[in-house]
Amino acid sequence: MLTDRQLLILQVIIDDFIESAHPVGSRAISKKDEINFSAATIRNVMADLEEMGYLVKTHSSSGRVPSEKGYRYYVDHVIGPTIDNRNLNIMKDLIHGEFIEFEKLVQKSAEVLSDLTNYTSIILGPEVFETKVKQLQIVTLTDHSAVAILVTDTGHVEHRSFTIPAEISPSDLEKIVNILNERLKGVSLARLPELLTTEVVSLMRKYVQDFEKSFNYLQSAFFQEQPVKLYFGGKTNLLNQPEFTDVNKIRSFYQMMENEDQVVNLLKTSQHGIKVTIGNENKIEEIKDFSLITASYQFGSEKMGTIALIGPTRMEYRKVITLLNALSNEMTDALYLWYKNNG
Amino acid sequence: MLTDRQLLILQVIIDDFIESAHPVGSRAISKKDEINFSAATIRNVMADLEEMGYLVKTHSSSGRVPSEKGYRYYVDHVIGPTIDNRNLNIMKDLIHGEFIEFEKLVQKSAEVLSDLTNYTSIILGPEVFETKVKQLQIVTLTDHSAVAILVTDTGHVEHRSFTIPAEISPSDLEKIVNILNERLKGVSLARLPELLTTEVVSLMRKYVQDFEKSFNYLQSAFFQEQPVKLYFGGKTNLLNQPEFTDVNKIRSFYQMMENEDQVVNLLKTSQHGIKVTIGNENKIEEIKDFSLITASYQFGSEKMGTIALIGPTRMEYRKVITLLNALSNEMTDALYLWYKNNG
DNA sequence: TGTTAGCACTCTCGAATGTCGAGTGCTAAT
DNA sequence: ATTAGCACTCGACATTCGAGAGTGCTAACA
Repeated sequence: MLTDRQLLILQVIIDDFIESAHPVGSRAISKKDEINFSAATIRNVMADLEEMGYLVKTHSSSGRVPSEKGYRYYVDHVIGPTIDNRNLNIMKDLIHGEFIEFEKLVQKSAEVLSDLTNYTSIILGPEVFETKVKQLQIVTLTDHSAVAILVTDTGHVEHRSFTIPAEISPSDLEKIVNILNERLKGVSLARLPELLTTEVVSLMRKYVQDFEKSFNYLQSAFFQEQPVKLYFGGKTNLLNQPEFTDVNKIRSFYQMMENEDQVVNLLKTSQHGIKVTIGNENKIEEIKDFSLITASYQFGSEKMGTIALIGPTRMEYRKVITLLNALSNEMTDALYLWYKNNG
Repeated sequence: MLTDRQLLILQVIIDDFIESAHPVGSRAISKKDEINFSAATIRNVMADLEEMGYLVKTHSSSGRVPSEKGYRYYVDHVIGPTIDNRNLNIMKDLIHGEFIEFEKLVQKSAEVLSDLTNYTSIILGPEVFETKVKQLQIVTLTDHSAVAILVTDTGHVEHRSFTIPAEISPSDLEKIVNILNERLKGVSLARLPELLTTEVVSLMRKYVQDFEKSFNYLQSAFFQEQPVKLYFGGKTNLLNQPEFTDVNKIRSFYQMMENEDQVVNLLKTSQHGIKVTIGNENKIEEIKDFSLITASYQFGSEKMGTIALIGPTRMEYRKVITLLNALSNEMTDALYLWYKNNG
């Protein structure tokens, strides 16, 4: 456990380093308003903090830099709720603006978030488990090709084109669509695969010739797992950070970000609430120098998606956490309102 | 005009520099198989070429590097059609594979192109002037919101959601859609706006109450100009190029690339056939160190879109031009076949 | 006993200097 | 016209050096 003084000095050092990105020396600390000890005293404390692992030196006679353990302690124990009204208002205005498609809102949120922080924002989702099928349709393009369109009650449109196997006749296809529409309208997407294999199958068996093939085909063409959508903001922001000088580091980072599956995985594991992952706490090699802050937004108790910010370990945790917290609440609210008005 | 020998040496220097990225010295040149002069002779020729502006020195006693004028001469006069069968076959296989949506093919092409070249590929379009309306539909979500869906005969699906103004009743909306569907089915997208304002307007005036508002609204919501789509491949490839070391340069380049409008403009101006833009010939400040090669693909005589590669001025022009030429032909062919089979 | 001033020491950073090698231009010989 | 030879130039790289920032330790102090 840290003494009050140790805590104070740790905090001041981290705050200073977050702002300046330069190692912090005892003299600079002693000059701060909130500090009333001499540089020598501070040196003693710093030596203690270093021994405990909260600070490190870049070389034997340099100032101190926070270690990952230091950041962790800072995030867990030092940060109180800080409210930055100006930024929060920007976000509220954004969310309460007119929107019909949730996706537009999400994209905009990602941009605002990255603009406000100068880091890179990633938003995952919303996952559409709770959204319901509004309409299902198959438009035939030619004798052997067609496009299936699924509209949800959130205004989301999924489409997939496929070739029609020779075994399926146009009239069969029409029947299939009719059946699907009748039985699936209003069903939540989460229950789709289940319903498809139970109720619908039996119905189709009754009316559609050669049904097995049709069914298998349709299922694979249209109801295979939907890719979750990713929205980015400020992809180039990190290039402004002073720690981002090595081209190899830049390359490995951006190559990682290009791999959407990997990014989705990174965000998907996040639990409810805010989660801070600092440096080596990240499992992915390429971002072991970065910190990742994630927050989820929900509908009811159902997790809908994840908002995340990625930046250097020297991150403005206080600001970022406040902002992410607020945005996740706003999005949760917006989602609730949306359903209330439209559902 | 250059003598044969000058031409030969210019070519060898450029080829060497393209491969090595290092200034080329007279000694190195003299050792090449195709060169039978001594280093001293070559030095004289190099001095001539420099005087004429085709080569520059990086400092007073360095080897020579091609100038932009040098590259220009190389591209205009030196490059003959070179055929790299292996790469061309990869592309043919790609194009002749099964595809229904043209967009999937385009995305895949972009990826293959960047993989084969190690530069960044950008594909614009296809612009959908010639594609025809297959079906038009409006799905109402709630009393005051709906989503309009347009399916083209190419399997492309456009959708846009909008709020329904209070003045328009659900039955009116339905009538509108019926009319639109009846009159617009099979119409090419290029003629859409025109038809909308002539034929359809009069029909709608007849059947739909309060039609003016409906019409204006619908037009603005759905038929406003569609953004042209961009496909990228190998966005991080350029980070592997040795000239890409300065973080500022990297940043300004990627920021430029994030601005889709700008990129679209860059590619849109391109005429038919292959066009090479070297360094300062580019109008956009951020890519004055790069070369851009564009090629268009067509349907009939109608230009459909643009394929482009962007890389350092030290680019493998020969390979790139061959590849781009081939891909644009393949895409043009594919497009033709597509319409023949489906149209 | 906790705090502080003082001081010797350490290490980085940038400027200055020296050396090496690649490459050139010029001249004279072929 | 071509080439060998040679003096010269310049960048790349290593080395040295001093300044400055910062530390740890010790002894004096409240």
